[in-house]
Amino acid sequence: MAVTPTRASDRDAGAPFAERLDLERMLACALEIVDRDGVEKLSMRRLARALGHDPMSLYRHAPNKAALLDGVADTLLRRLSVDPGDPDWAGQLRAFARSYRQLALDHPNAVPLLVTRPLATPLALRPAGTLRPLEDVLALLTGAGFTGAAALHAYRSLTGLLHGHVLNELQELVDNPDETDDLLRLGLYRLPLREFPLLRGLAAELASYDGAAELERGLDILLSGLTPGGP
Amino acid sequence: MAVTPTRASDRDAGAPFAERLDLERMLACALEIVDRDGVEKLSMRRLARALGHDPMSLYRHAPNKAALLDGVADTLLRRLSVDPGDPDWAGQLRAFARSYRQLALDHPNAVPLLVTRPLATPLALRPAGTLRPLEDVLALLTGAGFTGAAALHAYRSLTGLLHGHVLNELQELVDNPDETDDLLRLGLYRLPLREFPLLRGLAAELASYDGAAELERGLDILLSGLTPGGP
DNA sequence: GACTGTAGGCATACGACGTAGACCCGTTGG
DNA sequence: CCAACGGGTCTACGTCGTATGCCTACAGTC
Repeated sequence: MAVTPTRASDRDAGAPFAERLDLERMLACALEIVDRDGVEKLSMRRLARALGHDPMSLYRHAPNKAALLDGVADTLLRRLSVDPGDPDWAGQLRAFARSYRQLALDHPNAVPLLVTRPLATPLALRPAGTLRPLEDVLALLTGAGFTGAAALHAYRSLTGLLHGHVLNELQELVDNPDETDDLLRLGLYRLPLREFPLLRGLAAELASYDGAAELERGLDILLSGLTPGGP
Repeated sequence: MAVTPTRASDRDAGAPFAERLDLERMLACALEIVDRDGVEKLSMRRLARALGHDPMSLYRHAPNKAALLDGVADTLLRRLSVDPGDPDWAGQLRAFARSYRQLALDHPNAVPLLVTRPLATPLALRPAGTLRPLEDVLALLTGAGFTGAAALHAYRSLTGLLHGHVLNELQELVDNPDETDDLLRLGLYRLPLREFPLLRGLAAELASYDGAAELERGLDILLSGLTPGGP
């Protein structure tokens, strides 16, 4: 009886076994790494190790690391959905916004990708999932009587609000949640009292930030200001 | 006659001569690199080379690369000024916002630092220049009768608006400004027409984005909604 | 069956990276 | 004169992204 190696059984017993590789599994695993350790800890080599493969294998499925980062952002954004047929366009936008916020809270380490990848990748080269919400919102709003320009303006206003809000809210996430005293928990005692008297006095307000309510207020203002006619 | 090397004359003639090193010069040079080649091209080694020094010299003035990145963001933000004594608080905030936008336009490659470093560095550990505008805005608004909480809320709303706006506007910066046809210039022809019909049809609107006007509109809405009493 | 193309995986290698540790020198204060 | 010290440098380690090239297993054709 000869050897006839049964694929992926004897090879590399140490690694968490290496099934067939595909982009989807790569991105899912990459997202796990980002969630656990942050974007800067995601490397091609670590990802390959986590998948039980050789680093170079990854390049059969993604052209380079930048594409991988775009892909991770894409896997998150494609989870957002908009129903372009709903006549309650404001309700759809509101639901979209809430989902986006929740996504950011569930994957705070991935937020830098969500907000900065678009700066690195021109619109037309972004992965399809990233563009889907845009197209769907355009369909939703033009269907509700918005002109194209007004719909685009509304989308931009919405993403602006969302990016701004999420960046705000994630800064409030506290380094040391065990500490009960706000001043200590935020490390504010390090600030020179002479230079930052007001800031130090606002420890309580800094600590009690209601992100959900804040977003709703922003949405109230934004949505009431949007009209089918345009800006 | 012996050697008695005159410091920084014979050493390493290739490098652009190495004066005494200090944090300020380091940060200025780092910002140049970022402006020219982008954040990801800024490395300790390149920075040292540009300054005509050994890479390890940098560590005498900054504890690590993260601090350097914070420092670069800091050199930008400390250029913003707010006059806490001005009774026209809305005017001050408006001017602050315009300066921030201009800063972003002048240093687009540094914008990822401006928006994401705060996520990596807890508030109290940020460089002093970064906190200065916050303290000054608090002074401005409490001086105008705002409660502390209302002033903080206003500041957060403002930075949210600014971050969101700047991220929006910088995405519009076009890859190939030579191309006259909007569809070509934005690369939109790559998009599958079947999946993104609306998006492709909005090339003209995508290309003609007036960032300054957009920001002013946002400010009009925000500032008219702010009241000394709070949210 | 044999032949050929191709897709996916792996080994090796190169140059760049961040930074720890040790050494070295010039200045300063006792 | 000596000790301490601030600042510059050298060497070295482990990690990174990825170019190149080979090897194997399967798909399709005859």
